[in-house]
Amino acid sequence: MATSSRPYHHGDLRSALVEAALELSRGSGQSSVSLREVTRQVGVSPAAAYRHFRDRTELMAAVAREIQEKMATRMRRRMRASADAPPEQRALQRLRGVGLGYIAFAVDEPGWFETAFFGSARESELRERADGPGPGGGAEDAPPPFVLLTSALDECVQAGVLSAQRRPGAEFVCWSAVHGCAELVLHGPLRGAPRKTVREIAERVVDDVITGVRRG
Amino acid sequence: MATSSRPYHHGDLRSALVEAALELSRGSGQSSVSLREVTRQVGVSPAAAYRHFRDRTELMAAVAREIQEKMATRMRRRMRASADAPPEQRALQRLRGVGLGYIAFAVDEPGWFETAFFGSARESELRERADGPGPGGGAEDAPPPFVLLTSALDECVQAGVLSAQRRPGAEFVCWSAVHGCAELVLHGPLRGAPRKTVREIAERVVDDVITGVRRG
DNA sequence: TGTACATCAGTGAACGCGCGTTCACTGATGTAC
DNA sequence: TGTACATCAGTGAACGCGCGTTCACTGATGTAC
Repeated sequence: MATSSRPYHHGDLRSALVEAALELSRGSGQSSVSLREVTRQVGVSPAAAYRHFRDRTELMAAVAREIQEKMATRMRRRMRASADAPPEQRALQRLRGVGLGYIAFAVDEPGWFETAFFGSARESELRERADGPGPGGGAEDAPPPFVLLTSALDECVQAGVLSAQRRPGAEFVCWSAVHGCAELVLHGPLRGAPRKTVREIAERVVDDVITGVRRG
Repeated sequence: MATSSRPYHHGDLRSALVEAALELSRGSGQSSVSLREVTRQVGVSPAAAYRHFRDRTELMAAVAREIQEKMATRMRRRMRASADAPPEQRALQRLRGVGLGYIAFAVDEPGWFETAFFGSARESELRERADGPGPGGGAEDAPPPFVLLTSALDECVQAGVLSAQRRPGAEFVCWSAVHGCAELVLHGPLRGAPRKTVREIAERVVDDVITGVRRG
C-alpha cells in the first residue's frame, strides 16, 4: 500500500492526516501529535497540511471531534443493553450506562481521552463555533457525549424517576462526577489501581451521584 | 533589590526558583514554566538550576507541592468558619467547605490549579515517593487537599452523619465530583460562565454529591 | 476529440525559535591546622 | 589570628533537538472552447 502508486495528489489527505493524528494520540496523548510527525506518518511534506488546516490547532480540533464521536458511539453501545426494560428502570440504567461508558472509555483509551478534552484543541473549538454554527442555533454542536447525557436525563424526567424541578443543572453534576472520576483513575491517587478496583469505584461514583441528583 | 548587591552566591536560590515558577505558572499555567525562563526571572544562568533540581520535572514537582499547600491553606480557612456549631452540622459544613474551597481555588487560580494537577510534575512525584517516603509509612504524603477531604469524612462518621459502612471509598466520590466540577468550569461547557452561575453550580454539585454519598 | 489554461494540491528548503541539558570553568565560603 | 585547601554554588558557551510556519515552486487535474 505504501509502495505502489504514490500519486502526486493524495486523494483524501485531510482524512489521512486526521487518521494519523488519531493513531499517534492514541498511544501517548496529544503532546505526541505534532504537525511534522503527522505528515511524516502519511508520507507527505509538512507544508501539505496547510492545504487542509489553518494551523496545528485546527487539526487538533478535528481530531478531538473525531474522538468524541468514538466515545459517544461506545457509550451508545453500552446504553443499548438496557433497551427492553420497564421505562423507569430503562431510563435509570441508561443514565448509568452513560456515566460508566464515559469512564470506561477514559480508562481504555487514556491517550484519546486526554486529546479530546485537553490542550489547545479547546481554543480552536471555540473559534470554529464562533465562525460557522450554521442555522440550527448551535445547541446541538455540544460534545456528543454531553448530548447523550442530557438526553438520558430528559428520559429520566419523562419516565418519572427524576423530578422536573431537579432537572435543570443536573447534567453538570453528573458530568463533573464522571469526568472527575476519569481523572482520578488516570492521573490521581488511583492511577495504576487494578481494574477491579477501578470498576468498583466507577460504579460507586455513578450510583452515588445519581442518587444525589435525584434526591438533592 | 535587583540593582544592589548581587553576590555570587545567591543565598537561597532554590526557593527563589520555586517562587519564580509560582509566579509564572500563576498567570498561564505550567506550560509557561520553562527552566530557562525561571532562571531568567531570577537573574541566574540556566545551569544554576541544576545545583538544586535534578531536572525540570523535579522543579515542577516542587512547585506543584507548594501550590497544593496553598490550596489546602485556603480550604482550611473556609472550614474554620463553621467551627462552633453542633457536631452534626459542623461536620457536614466542613465537608461542604472542603468541596467548595477546592472549586473556588480552581476558579480563582486556574494557572496554579492546572500546574498542581497536570503535566510532568506527576511522574516525578511518583519517583520521589518511591525514593524517600521516610519512616512514617507514606500515607500522609498524599496531596494535602485530599488529606483534608478524608479527615472531613472521618469527622462525619464520628458525628454520626455518615454511616461507617458507607465511609470506605467516599473520598473518591467526593473528589471526583469537585475536581470534575473545577474542570467543567475551567475548560468544559461552563468555561466563561458568570461567577454567580459558577457558584450556584458548584453548590449544587457539592450538595448533591454529599447527599449521594450519605444515602447511597 | 483535442488543446490552452486556470485551479488546485502538493514539494522542499529555509526561517527563527526556545527549549533542556552538559561541560569545563571560576569565584566565594568555610574549615583544619 | 592567619593561611592552605577542599568544597560548593555559581558562570557562560555550546550541544542538538524538533517544532510551527512561510515561501516560491511544480506537477496534476479538470474545464471551456
